[in-house]
Amino acid sequence: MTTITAPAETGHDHGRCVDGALGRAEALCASRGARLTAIRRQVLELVWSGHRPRGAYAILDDMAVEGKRVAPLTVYRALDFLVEQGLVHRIESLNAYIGCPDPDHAHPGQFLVCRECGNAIELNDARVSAAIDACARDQGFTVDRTTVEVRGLCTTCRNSLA
Amino acid sequence: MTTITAPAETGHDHGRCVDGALGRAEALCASRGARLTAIRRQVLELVWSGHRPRGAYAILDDMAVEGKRVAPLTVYRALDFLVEQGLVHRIESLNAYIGCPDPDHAHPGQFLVCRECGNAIELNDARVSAAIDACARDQGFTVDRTTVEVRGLCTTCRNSLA
DNA sequence: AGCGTTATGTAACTATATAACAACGATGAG
DNA sequence: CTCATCGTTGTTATATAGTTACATAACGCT
Repeated sequence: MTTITAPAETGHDHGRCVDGALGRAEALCASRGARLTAIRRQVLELVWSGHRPRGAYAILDDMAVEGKRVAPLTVYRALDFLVEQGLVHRIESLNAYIGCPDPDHAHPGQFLVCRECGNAIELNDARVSAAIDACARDQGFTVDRTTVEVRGLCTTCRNSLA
Repeated sequence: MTTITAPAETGHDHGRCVDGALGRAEALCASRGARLTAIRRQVLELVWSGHRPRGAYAILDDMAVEGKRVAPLTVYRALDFLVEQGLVHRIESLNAYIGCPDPDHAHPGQFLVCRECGNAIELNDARVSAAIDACARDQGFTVDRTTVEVRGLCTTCRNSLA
């Protein structure tokens, strides 16, 4: 079974989308006793500024624009926290971060990243996970963390290029 | 079906292992009319110095030690060539490169990377590929390239830690 | 208030990767 | 053989990504 969470192509109210993510983050952190401080919240919001992975230094610049000039380390610390809490995923092949639409359930990230528009669709396919786990088991390998990233062309971009 | 290529834990004659890789590279490049120049050959050899992913700058240092001092760009260019020819894979989660034991057949890399010893085992599991392809198809996503990297603990290290 | 823990600030630094342009060198056409 | 061409390498500078070490501040508990 595949669970997909992607930006609806049309009629996507991103303001609502971001608000939802921030709300979920608040609730989650509260329930865990984790502190979603002002900086962490702002970084999370900036990560969610779109559905495309955003680099640490891009976020740094965003913050400067918003009048909050901080050091790289500050952003990295906030990102580390957010990743730890499962609120954002890191896209290894882009050195960038993206908001997780479903932070309540721990899961490995699986992403389709479009080379044209840059949007990343998060998948969560049990077959993929199962196949990877089976391979690891065959090798006697204990899994900490898996990275699945697919680079290519999304439907929208393929159509608009045609 | 899973095809595995890993360093034999015991009795692994690495000299032979590297020679084999270089031989295959020569043959492959010759058959394609691609030029395996001295630099490219040396970089390939250095990538193959072990079965763990090696960073571009580590290779740069290796070359300096061997008396061939070059600029980063030179190494990156050689690596780009080698990746293009399928002779080495890039491990995104480590910003590092590893030799491919089976360059003759195009394939996405799938890796188990041990957090202790750093060794990377290349898998090539059809179920994993199939599951990913199916997901992409479901989304109308055209695949260019897939990255599958599993971080964890290999059998040997788990046993020796026990 | 006092104390330990967690979060943030500051600065310098290391690591990874690319840009722009010049020069070299193998190969093939004339 | 010579020249033109194209791919490869050299050189320098720069962009991007991430970390180390240490100081300070805020919170949360007793």
